[in-house]
Amino acid sequence: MVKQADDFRIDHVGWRLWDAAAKWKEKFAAEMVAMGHDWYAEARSRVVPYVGPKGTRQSDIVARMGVSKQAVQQLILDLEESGIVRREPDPDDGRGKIVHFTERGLTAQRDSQKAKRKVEAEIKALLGDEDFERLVSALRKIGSDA
Amino acid sequence: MVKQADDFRIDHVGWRLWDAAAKWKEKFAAEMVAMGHDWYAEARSRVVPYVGPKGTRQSDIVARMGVSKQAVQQLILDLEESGIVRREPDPDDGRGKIVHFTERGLTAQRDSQKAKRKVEAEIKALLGDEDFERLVSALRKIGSDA
DNA sequence: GCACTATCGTCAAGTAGGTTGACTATCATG
DNA sequence: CATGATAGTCAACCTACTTGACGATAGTGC
Repeated sequence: MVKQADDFRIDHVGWRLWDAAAKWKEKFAAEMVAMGHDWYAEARSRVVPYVGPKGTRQSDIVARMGVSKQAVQQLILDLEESGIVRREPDPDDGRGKIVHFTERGLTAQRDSQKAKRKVEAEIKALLGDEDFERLVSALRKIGSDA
Repeated sequence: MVKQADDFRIDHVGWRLWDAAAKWKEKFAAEMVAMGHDWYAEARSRVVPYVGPKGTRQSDIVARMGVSKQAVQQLILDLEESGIVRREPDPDDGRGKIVHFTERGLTAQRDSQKAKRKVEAEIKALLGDEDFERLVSALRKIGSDA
């Protein structure tokens, strides 16, 4: 038996922020899975936004993602094994490798844009356009860049 | 060389939510560490909000935290080892155990309230009272309960 | 042209924070 | 009072990272 009236001190902005973020992620992953990209529930999907249309150097991905190069490499290797990206030697730097999307990867990437817009639209519908804009602007103020 | 103009598609509500939540957590943990509760940067701190002033049954903590009982137990065991909580057999149920704060735990818990209010105040100052309330209300709508 | 140092990707091992499965002790029910 | 559910525990495993060491290539000062 769990008494609800007990006030468990978890209803503060911090928790609300985290909870809303979790909800977003959950909805987004559900959309992606529904479109057949099961692996979007896993960590390797974190790499996708950092791969540009003309390919991106592995080291640039590392620089942006904010995790160790070894971690990034593991994620990229997983994506490669699943045929989502392929890697080619950098013609301009014998040490470097460039990460490209395969066709499958491009599809996933386009679908992720769709999913993003869909979830965003859901939230906009929930809040109304004005409150949505206010939310984003408040979040911007709280977050890293301006 | 990292070109910034490339649009890496990470500036959407979902990312903003996550980023703001991360910022909150970071500030909060920093406050706690500053007050001498280093372990608040670790996972075991997640248990603290679920321990009531008169002790809470381990199984109730499990029910609320939304992770496996084995995971919860590990966290509680860590807290016990560090002298933050102690466990006693439940007088009403021979199977159960009740988790209580030690003095050290109570101090940490009170300090966590202080830290929470301090970070909240920072955000309020940043946004202004009205926008702060709007933010919380929007987050509530997006999140789990109403 | 050459030593020196930094960077790129890789191999390996370790860690944090979980998971699932199996088991014992106790409780609640018909 | 047999049967099934629940509370806690022990153990093995998994994911998503980390740090350390290393070879190959690149850029730099001299």
